[in-house]
Amino acid sequence: MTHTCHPTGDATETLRARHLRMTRQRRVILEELRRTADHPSADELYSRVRRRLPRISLGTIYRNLEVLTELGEIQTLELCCNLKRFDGNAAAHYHIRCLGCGRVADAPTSAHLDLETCLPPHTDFRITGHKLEFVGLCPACDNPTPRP
Amino acid sequence: MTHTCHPTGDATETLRARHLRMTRQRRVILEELRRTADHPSADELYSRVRRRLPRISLGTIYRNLEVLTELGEIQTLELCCNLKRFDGNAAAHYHIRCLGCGRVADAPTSAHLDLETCLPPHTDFRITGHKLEFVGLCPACDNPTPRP
DNA sequence: GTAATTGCAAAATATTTGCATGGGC
DNA sequence: GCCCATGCAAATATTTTGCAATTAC
Repeated sequence: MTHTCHPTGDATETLRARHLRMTRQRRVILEELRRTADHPSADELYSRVRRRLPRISLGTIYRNLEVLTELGEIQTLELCCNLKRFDGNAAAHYHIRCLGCGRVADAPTSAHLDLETCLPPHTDFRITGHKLEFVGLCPACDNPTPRP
Repeated sequence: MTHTCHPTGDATETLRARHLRMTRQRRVILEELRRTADHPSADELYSRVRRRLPRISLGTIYRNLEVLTELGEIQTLELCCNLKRFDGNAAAHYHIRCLGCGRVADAPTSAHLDLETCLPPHTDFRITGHKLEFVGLCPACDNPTPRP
């Protein structure tokens, strides 16, 4: 799965349709998120955005991440522990988390499986989807360089 | 998958092997967690345990949930949002979360699939496992009773 | 001009930790 | 008696929110 970097202009249209506005803050947040594939937390993104907009507040980061997720421009990863992470690529794909350093990377499969059908669980819920995250070790944590 | 309610005596042996002790607080926490299948949060469990041990502190709840998870007596569910939930059944099985009310239920499958093999993702990580959670609607949220 | 958005600060939520005291073995 | 565990309170971490000022359209 290629990480298609949508220009933020696409988002402008989506926003306009909902009577929302493309502010400078919103544009920079989206640009910084789409520039990287490392799934930053809100605080990490805040640091990066602040290099370009030093007066931006963390509240603005959170508010925009929520709006952009609702609009389907980005996705919010909640499969983890206490810290949400964000992905500038809103297309469905899986992720893998390193047990050593906590890093999150894309782990796309050839197909997004219909697990709720092919792995029918025993439940009285009506199943509408699933969340899947792989766990493992990233190359650096798997082969640590010995300290001299 | 039947929720086998291990007596807490089993845990006592596990604790002893690590030079840890079966305190009254630890026993009640474990009993309350194994008595239910509703995967309470730390705070919900705190409420229940407090009925029997009114002077217990929330810190004790958290410390014991961590110890019991490390010992493999319970499991901590972190696939969700901001709130960890705990399961008195430490055996591998999947869960389902209701999109309406947030309730978490067991959703065991006939087999715990080897997803990391049968759904090989494109990644340079060494995959060791996966976390899978189903999402859907519980019977109550799927067929809401209309208000009079 | 109007309404969405921001910055700031305070609040809310969830969890962890320091430390003197208590209790299991 | 030793040392693990607890209660209490304060600290930490993450996210949300109220509100007056600002800005996109």
